[in-house]
Amino acid sequence: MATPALQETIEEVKEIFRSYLKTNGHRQTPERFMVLEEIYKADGHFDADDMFFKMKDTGYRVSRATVYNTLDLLVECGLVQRHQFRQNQSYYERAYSYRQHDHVICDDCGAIIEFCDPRIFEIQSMIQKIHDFDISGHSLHFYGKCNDPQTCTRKSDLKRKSTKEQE
Amino acid sequence: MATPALQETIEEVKEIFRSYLKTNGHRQTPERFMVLEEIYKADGHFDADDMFFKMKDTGYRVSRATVYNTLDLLVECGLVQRHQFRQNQSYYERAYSYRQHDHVICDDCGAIIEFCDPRIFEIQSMIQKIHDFDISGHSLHFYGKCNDPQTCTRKSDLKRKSTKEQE
DNA sequence: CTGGCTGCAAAGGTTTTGCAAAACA
DNA sequence: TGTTTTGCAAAACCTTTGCAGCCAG
Repeated sequence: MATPALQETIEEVKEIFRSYLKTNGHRQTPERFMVLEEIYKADGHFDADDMFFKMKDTGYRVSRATVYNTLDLLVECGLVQRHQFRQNQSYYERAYSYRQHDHVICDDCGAIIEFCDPRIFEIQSMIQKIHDFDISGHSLHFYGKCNDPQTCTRKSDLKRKSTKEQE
Repeated sequence: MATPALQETIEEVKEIFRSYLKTNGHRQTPERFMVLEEIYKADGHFDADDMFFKMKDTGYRVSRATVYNTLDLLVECGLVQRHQFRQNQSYYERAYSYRQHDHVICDDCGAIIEFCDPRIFEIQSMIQKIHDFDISGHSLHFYGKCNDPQTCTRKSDLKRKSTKEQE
Protein backbone atom coordinates (compact mmCIF):
# COMPACT_ATOMS: atom_id res chain seq x y z
CA MET A 1 0.00 0.00 0.00
CA ALA A 2 0.99 3.60 -0.47
CA THR A 3 2.22 5.76 2.35
CA PRO A 4 0.55 9.06 3.20
CA ALA A 5 2.12 12.08 1.61
CA LEU A 6 4.49 14.27 3.59
CA GLN A 7 3.67 17.83 4.51
CA GLU A 8 6.11 19.07 1.91
CA THR A 9 4.39 17.02 -0.76
CA ILE A 10 1.12 18.66 0.22
CA GLU A 11 2.73 22.06 -0.23
CA GLU A 12 4.08 21.01 -3.60
CA VAL A 13 0.76 19.82 -4.95
CA LYS A 14 -0.96 22.94 -3.66
CA GLU A 15 1.55 24.99 -5.57
CA ILE A 16 0.93 22.93 -8.71
CA PHE A 17 -2.82 23.30 -8.31
CA ARG A 18 -2.50 27.04 -7.66
CA SER A 19 -0.50 27.43 -10.83
CA TYR A 20 -2.92 25.29 -12.81
CA LEU A 21 -5.92 27.28 -11.63
CA LYS A 22 -4.26 30.58 -12.40
CA THR A 23 -3.12 29.52 -15.87
CA ASN A 24 -6.56 28.27 -16.79
CA GLY A 25 -8.54 31.15 -15.38
CA HIS A 26 -10.11 29.21 -12.52
CA ARG A 27 -10.49 30.72 -9.08
CA GLN A 28 -8.49 29.63 -6.08
CA THR A 29 -11.22 28.89 -3.59
CA PRO A 30 -10.62 27.50 -0.11
CA GLU A 31 -12.94 24.57 -0.91
CA ARG A 32 -10.70 23.41 -3.73
CA PHE A 33 -7.58 23.47 -1.62
CA MET A 34 -9.32 21.75 1.28
CA VAL A 35 -10.31 18.87 -1.00
CA LEU A 36 -6.80 18.62 -2.41
CA GLU A 37 -5.31 18.60 1.09
CA GLU A 38 -7.73 15.93 2.27
CA ILE A 39 -6.78 13.73 -0.68
CA TYR A 40 -3.07 14.02 -0.04
CA LYS A 41 -3.34 13.70 3.74
CA ALA A 42 -4.79 10.25 3.37
CA ASP A 43 -3.93 7.37 1.16
CA GLY A 44 -5.56 4.78 -1.05
CA HIS A 45 -8.61 4.83 -3.26
CA PHE A 46 -11.82 6.71 -2.66
CA ASP A 47 -15.01 7.70 -4.43
CA ALA A 48 -16.72 11.07 -4.57
CA ASP A 49 -18.99 10.24 -1.67
CA ASP A 50 -16.08 9.13 0.50
CA MET A 51 -14.58 12.52 -0.09
CA PHE A 52 -17.87 14.27 0.66
CA PHE A 53 -18.00 12.60 4.08
CA LYS A 54 -14.31 13.07 4.76
CA MET A 55 -14.79 16.77 4.22
CA LYS A 56 -17.78 16.74 6.51
CA ASP A 57 -15.60 15.19 9.21
CA THR A 58 -13.02 17.93 8.95
CA GLY A 59 -15.69 20.39 9.95
CA TYR A 60 -15.07 22.23 6.69
CA ARG A 61 -18.17 21.17 4.89
CA VAL A 62 -18.42 21.30 1.11
CA SER A 63 -21.26 20.27 -1.15
CA ARG A 64 -21.20 17.25 -3.41
CA ALA A 65 -21.26 19.55 -6.42
CA THR A 66 -18.01 21.13 -5.25
CA VAL A 67 -16.45 17.75 -4.60
CA TYR A 68 -17.23 16.63 -8.15
CA ASN A 69 -16.12 19.93 -9.61
CA THR A 70 -12.84 19.86 -7.73
CA LEU A 71 -12.12 16.23 -8.54
CA ASP A 72 -12.61 17.02 -12.22
CA LEU A 73 -10.14 19.86 -12.00
CA LEU A 74 -7.61 17.73 -10.14
CA VAL A 75 -7.89 14.95 -12.70
CA GLU A 76 -7.46 17.48 -15.47
CA CYS A 77 -4.29 18.88 -13.99
CA GLY A 78 -2.89 15.44 -13.28
CA LEU A 79 -2.82 15.56 -9.49
CA VAL A 80 -5.49 12.89 -9.19
CA GLN A 81 -6.21 9.80 -11.22
CA ARG A 82 -9.69 8.49 -11.96
CA HIS A 83 -10.36 4.75 -12.12
CA GLN A 84 -13.32 2.53 -13.01
CA PHE A 85 -12.77 -0.52 -10.83
CA ARG A 86 -16.34 -1.68 -10.84
CA GLN A 87 -19.37 -0.62 -12.77
CA ASN A 88 -20.85 2.82 -12.70
CA GLN A 89 -18.72 4.49 -10.14
CA SER A 90 -15.52 6.43 -10.36
CA TYR A 91 -12.73 5.87 -7.89
CA TYR A 92 -9.89 8.27 -7.39
CA GLU A 93 -6.40 8.35 -5.94
CA ARG A 94 -3.63 10.87 -5.67
CA ALA A 95 -1.14 10.84 -8.51
CA TYR A 96 1.69 13.18 -7.60
CA SER A 97 5.03 11.85 -6.36
CA TYR A 98 3.57 8.42 -6.45
CA ARG A 99 4.80 5.79 -8.82
CA GLN A 100 2.78 4.89 -11.89
CA HIS A 101 1.00 1.63 -11.19
CA ASP A 102 -1.90 -0.62 -12.10
CA HIS A 103 -4.37 -2.62 -10.05
CA VAL A 104 -5.37 -6.16 -9.16
CA ILE A 105 -8.90 -6.33 -7.76
CA CYS A 106 -10.45 -9.13 -5.72
CA ASP A 107 -13.95 -9.94 -6.94
CA ASP A 108 -14.88 -11.28 -3.52
CA CYS A 109 -13.70 -8.72 -0.99
CA GLY A 110 -12.81 -5.77 -3.19
CA ALA A 111 -9.21 -5.70 -2.00
CA ILE A 112 -6.92 -3.76 -4.32
CA ILE A 113 -3.28 -4.61 -4.90
CA GLU A 114 -1.03 -2.28 -6.83
CA PHE A 115 1.69 -3.33 -9.21
CA CYS A 116 3.90 -1.90 -11.87
CA ASP A 117 5.28 -3.56 -14.95
CA PRO A 118 7.38 -1.85 -17.61
CA ARG A 119 6.04 -4.16 -20.31
CA ILE A 120 2.88 -2.04 -20.41
CA PHE A 121 4.89 0.81 -21.81
CA GLU A 122 6.51 -1.43 -24.37
CA ILE A 123 3.05 -2.47 -25.51
CA GLN A 124 1.96 1.14 -25.53
CA SER A 125 4.74 2.32 -27.80
CA MET A 126 4.14 -0.60 -30.12
CA ILE A 127 0.44 0.24 -30.40
CA GLN A 128 1.33 3.85 -30.95
CA LYS A 129 3.53 2.99 -33.91
CA ILE A 130 1.25 0.44 -35.50
CA HIS A 131 -1.96 2.43 -35.30
CA ASP A 132 -0.70 6.02 -35.51
CA PHE A 133 -2.42 6.84 -32.25
CA ASP A 134 -1.24 9.38 -29.65
CA ILE A 135 -1.71 7.48 -26.41
CA SER A 136 -2.04 9.66 -23.34
CA GLY A 137 -2.82 7.05 -20.75
CA HIS A 138 -3.93 3.56 -19.97
CA SER A 139 -5.88 1.50 -17.51
CA LEU A 140 -4.98 -2.08 -16.68
CA HIS A 141 -6.91 -4.13 -14.16
CA PHE A 142 -6.63 -7.79 -13.31
CA TYR A 143 -9.64 -9.39 -11.65
CA GLY A 144 -9.77 -12.53 -9.56
CA LYS A 145 -9.65 -13.92 -6.06
CA CYS A 146 -7.05 -12.90 -3.53
CA ASN A 147 -6.17 -15.88 -1.43
CA ASP A 148 -5.92 -13.84 1.71
CA PRO A 149 -8.15 -15.41 4.38
CA GLN A 150 -7.86 -12.35 6.60
CA THR A 151 -9.00 -9.87 4.02
CA CYS A 152 -11.34 -12.03 2.06
CA THR A 153 -13.65 -12.80 4.97
CA ARG A 154 -14.74 -9.19 5.12
CA LYS A 155 -16.93 -9.51 2.08
CA SER A 156 -19.03 -6.69 3.47
CA ASP A 157 -16.52 -4.35 1.89
CA LEU A 158 -18.32 -4.83 -1.37
CA LYS A 159 -21.77 -4.00 -0.05
CA ARG A 160 -23.56 -0.80 -0.84
CA LYS A 161 -22.37 1.94 1.43
CA SER A 162 -25.84 3.24 2.23
CA THR A 163 -24.85 3.24 5.88
CA LYS A 164 -22.72 6.25 5.27
CA GLU A 165 -25.63 8.65 5.62
CA GLN A 166 -26.18 7.56 9.20
CA GLU A 167 -23.62 9.73 10.93
CA MET B 1 -12.91 -4.84 -36.85
CA ALA B 2 -14.56 -8.13 -36.12
CA THR B 3 -16.63 -9.96 -38.66
CA PRO B 4 -20.19 -11.05 -37.94
CA ALA B 5 -20.52 -14.56 -36.64
CA LEU B 6 -21.61 -17.34 -38.95
CA GLN B 7 -24.88 -19.16 -38.59
CA GLU B 8 -23.06 -22.16 -37.19
CA THR B 9 -21.43 -20.01 -34.54
CA ILE B 10 -24.86 -18.82 -33.51
CA GLU B 11 -25.98 -22.41 -33.11
CA GLU B 12 -22.92 -23.17 -31.07
CA VAL B 13 -23.38 -20.31 -28.64
CA LYS B 14 -27.05 -21.15 -28.29
CA GLU B 15 -26.06 -24.65 -27.34
CA ILE B 16 -23.57 -23.34 -24.80
CA PHE B 17 -26.16 -21.00 -23.35
CA ARG B 18 -28.78 -23.76 -23.24
CA SER B 19 -26.38 -25.96 -21.34
CA TYR B 20 -25.41 -23.16 -18.98
CA LEU B 21 -29.02 -22.32 -18.19
CA LYS B 22 -29.91 -25.93 -17.56
CA THR B 23 -26.88 -26.57 -15.35
CA ASN B 24 -27.57 -23.52 -13.24
CA GLY B 25 -31.30 -23.99 -12.92
CA HIS B 26 -32.27 -21.04 -15.09
CA ARG B 27 -35.16 -21.27 -17.53
CA GLN B 28 -34.73 -21.29 -21.28
CA THR B 29 -36.95 -18.44 -22.33
CA PRO B 30 -37.31 -17.20 -25.91
CA GLU B 31 -36.34 -13.70 -24.78
CA ARG B 32 -32.95 -14.91 -23.64
CA PHE B 33 -32.19 -16.67 -26.89
CA MET B 34 -33.40 -13.75 -28.96
CA VAL B 35 -31.00 -11.44 -27.17
CA LEU B 36 -28.14 -13.89 -27.62
CA GLU B 37 -28.92 -14.24 -31.32
CA GLU B 38 -29.10 -10.51 -31.79
CA ILE B 39 -25.69 -10.10 -30.16
CA TYR B 40 -24.05 -12.71 -32.38
CA LYS B 41 -25.78 -11.61 -35.58
CA ALA B 42 -24.15 -8.22 -35.33
CA ASP B 43 -20.69 -7.17 -34.48
CA GLY B 44 -18.86 -4.64 -32.38
CA HIS B 45 -19.59 -2.98 -29.07
CA PHE B 46 -22.99 -2.04 -27.73
CA ASP B 47 -24.64 -0.89 -24.53
CA ALA B 48 -27.81 -2.14 -22.88
CA ASP B 49 -29.94 0.49 -24.52
CA ASP B 50 -28.56 -0.30 -27.97
CA MET B 51 -29.68 -3.86 -27.39
CA PHE B 52 -33.09 -2.74 -26.14
CA PHE B 53 -33.70 -0.86 -29.38
CA LYS B 54 -32.18 -3.55 -31.56
CA MET B 55 -34.66 -5.98 -30.06
CA LYS B 56 -37.44 -3.53 -30.67
CA ASP B 57 -36.45 -3.41 -34.32
CA THR B 58 -36.66 -7.15 -34.70
CA GLY B 59 -40.31 -6.93 -33.77
CA TYR B 60 -39.64 -9.25 -30.87
CA ARG B 61 -39.86 -6.72 -28.13
CA VAL B 62 -38.31 -7.30 -24.71
CA SER B 63 -38.17 -5.04 -21.72
CA ARG B 64 -35.05 -3.34 -20.45
CA ALA B 65 -35.17 -5.48 -17.32
CA THR B 66 -34.91 -8.59 -19.47
CA VAL B 67 -32.06 -7.13 -21.49
CA TYR B 68 -30.10 -6.44 -18.31
CA ASN B 69 -30.96 -9.83 -16.85
CA THR B 70 -29.91 -11.65 -20.01
CA LEU B 71 -26.70 -9.69 -20.41
CA ASP B 72 -25.76 -10.60 -16.85
CA LEU B 73 -26.33 -14.27 -17.56
CA LEU B 74 -24.34 -14.10 -20.77
CA VAL B 75 -21.45 -12.39 -19.07
CA GLU B 76 -21.55 -14.99 -16.32
CA CYS B 77 -21.36 -17.86 -18.75
CA GLY B 78 -18.61 -16.23 -20.74
CA LEU B 79 -20.45 -15.67 -24.02
CA VAL B 80 -20.37 -11.92 -23.64
CA GLN B 81 -17.77 -9.57 -22.24
CA ARG B 82 -18.53 -6.43 -20.30
CA HIS B 83 -16.36 -3.33 -20.65
CA GLN B 84 -16.17 0.07 -19.00
CA PHE B 85 -14.82 2.26 -21.75
CA ARG B 86 -16.09 5.48 -20.32
CA GLN B 87 -17.72 6.45 -17.07
CA ASN B 88 -21.08 5.23 -15.91
CA GLN B 89 -22.01 2.94 -18.68
CA SER B 90 -21.30 -0.67 -19.48
CA TYR B 91 -20.47 -1.75 -22.99
CA TYR B 92 -20.67 -5.30 -24.19
CA GLU B 93 -19.40 -7.46 -27.02
CA ARG B 94 -19.61 -11.09 -27.98
CA ALA B 95 -16.81 -13.26 -26.66
CA TYR B 96 -17.16 -16.69 -28.25
CA SER B 97 -14.95 -17.79 -31.14
CA TYR B 98 -13.46 -14.38 -31.16
CA ARG B 99 -9.88 -13.79 -30.24
CA GLN B 100 -8.99 -12.36 -26.86
CA HIS B 101 -8.18 -8.71 -27.33
CA ASP B 102 -7.89 -5.33 -25.65
CA HIS B 103 -8.90 -1.84 -26.70
CA VAL B 104 -7.53 1.51 -27.71
CA ILE B 105 -10.08 4.29 -27.36
CA CYS B 106 -10.02 7.71 -28.99
CA ASP B 107 -10.93 10.43 -26.49
CA ASP B 108 -12.12 12.68 -29.31
CA CYS B 109 -14.33 10.56 -31.53
CA GLY B 110 -14.85 7.43 -29.45
CA ALA B 111 -13.35 5.16 -32.08
CA ILE B 112 -12.28 1.79 -30.73
CA ILE B 113 -9.34 -0.19 -32.06
CA GLU B 114 -8.73 -3.74 -30.95
CA PHE B 115 -5.35 -5.28 -30.36
CA CYS B 116 -3.81 -8.31 -28.78
CA ASP B 117 -0.46 -8.67 -27.07
CA PRO B 118 0.82 -11.82 -25.42
CA ARG B 119 2.86 -9.83 -22.93
CA ILE B 120 -0.34 -9.20 -20.96
CA PHE B 121 -0.45 -12.87 -20.12
CA GLU B 122 3.17 -12.86 -19.08
CA ILE B 123 2.39 -10.03 -16.71
CA GLN B 124 -0.67 -11.86 -15.50
CA SER B 125 1.19 -15.03 -14.57
CA MET B 126 3.87 -13.02 -12.86
CA ILE B 127 1.30 -11.16 -10.74
CA GLN B 128 -0.37 -14.43 -9.98
CA LYS B 129 2.84 -15.90 -8.59
CA ILE B 130 3.98 -12.87 -6.66
CA HIS B 131 0.69 -12.07 -4.98
CA ASP B 132 -0.93 -15.50 -4.66
CA PHE B 133 -3.97 -14.29 -6.54
CA ASP B 134 -6.18 -16.36 -8.83
CA ILE B 135 -6.66 -14.07 -11.80
CA SER B 136 -9.72 -14.77 -13.89
CA GLY B 137 -9.59 -11.88 -16.28
CA HIS B 138 -8.24 -8.49 -17.12
CA SER B 139 -9.11 -5.23 -18.75
CA LEU B 140 -6.58 -3.11 -20.60
CA HIS B 141 -7.46 0.15 -22.29
CA PHE B 142 -5.23 2.72 -23.88
CA TYR B 143 -6.65 6.21 -24.25
CA GLY B 144 -5.57 8.92 -26.64
CA LYS B 145 -6.16 10.52 -30.01
CA CYS B 146 -6.51 8.52 -33.17
CA ASN B 147 -4.96 10.47 -35.99
CA ASP B 148 -7.62 9.45 -38.43
CA PRO B 149 -9.07 12.58 -40.06
CA GLN B 150 -11.97 10.63 -41.52
CA THR B 151 -13.14 9.14 -38.27
CA CYS B 152 -12.14 11.89 -35.92
CA THR B 153 -14.25 14.56 -37.56
CA ARG B 154 -17.41 12.77 -36.51
CA LYS B 155 -17.07 13.89 -32.93
CA SER B 156 -20.81 13.58 -32.62
CA ASP B 157 -20.19 9.90 -31.94
CA LEU B 158 -19.44 10.81 -28.37
CA LYS B 159 -22.61 12.78 -27.80
CA ARG B 160 -25.39 11.55 -25.58
CA LYS B 161 -27.61 9.24 -27.55
CA SER B 162 -30.84 10.85 -26.42
CA THR B 163 -31.98 10.77 -30.01
CA LYS B 164 -32.50 7.05 -29.74
CA GLU B 165 -35.97 7.43 -28.26
CA GLN B 166 -37.15 9.25 -31.37
CA GLU B 167 -37.84 6.30 -33.62
C1' DC C 1 -17.80 45.19 -8.84
C1' DT C 2 -18.91 41.10 -11.34
C1' DG C 3 -18.46 36.71 -13.25
C1' DG C 4 -17.18 32.39 -11.57
C1' DC C 5 -18.08 29.44 -7.60
C1' DT C 6 -20.82 27.58 -3.92
C1' DG C 7 -24.66 25.01 -1.70
C1' DC C 8 -28.84 23.11 -2.19
C1' DA C 9 -32.18 20.64 -4.39
C1' DA C 10 -34.00 18.96 -8.38
C1' DA C 11 -33.16 16.60 -12.74
C1' DG C 12 -30.48 13.43 -15.54
C1' DG C 13 -29.02 8.91 -17.30
C1' DT C 14 -28.15 4.11 -16.33
C1' DT C 15 -29.32 0.18 -13.72
C1' DT C 16 -32.08 -2.33 -10.26
C1' DT C 17 -36.26 -3.59 -7.91
C1' DG C 18 -41.28 -4.64 -6.74
C1' DC C 19 -45.23 -6.64 -8.19
C1' DA C 20 -48.86 -8.81 -10.91
C1' DA C 21 -49.34 -11.51 -14.96
C1' DA C 22 -47.34 -14.87 -18.09
C1' DA C 23 -44.95 -19.04 -19.01
C1' DC C 24 -41.25 -22.48 -18.45
C1' DA C 25 -40.44 -27.04 -16.39
C1' DT D 1 -49.08 -26.45 -10.86
C1' DG D 2 -45.41 -23.92 -8.70
C1' DT D 3 -41.66 -20.82 -9.38
C1' DT D 4 -39.00 -18.13 -12.52
C1' DT D 5 -39.20 -14.77 -15.56
C1' DT D 6 -41.36 -11.10 -17.75
C1' DG D 7 -42.99 -6.27 -18.51
C1' DC D 8 -43.91 -2.13 -16.63
C1' DA D 9 -43.12 1.54 -13.77
C1' DA D 10 -41.12 3.24 -9.83
C1' DA D 11 -37.01 3.49 -7.16
C1' DA D 12 -32.11 3.60 -6.52
C1' DC D 13 -27.81 5.17 -7.62
C1' DC D 14 -24.17 8.24 -9.06
C1' DT D 15 -23.50 12.46 -11.33
C1' DT D 16 -24.77 16.84 -13.46
C1' DT D 17 -27.43 21.01 -13.69
C1' DG D 18 -30.17 25.32 -12.39
C1' DC D 19 -30.34 29.03 -9.65
C1' DA D 20 -29.90 32.44 -5.96
C1' DG D 21 -26.45 34.22 -3.20
C1' DC D 22 -21.48 34.58 -2.20
C1' DC D 23 -16.81 35.79 -2.85
C1' DA D 24 -12.19 35.75 -5.27
C1' DG D 25 -9.85 38.74 -8.30
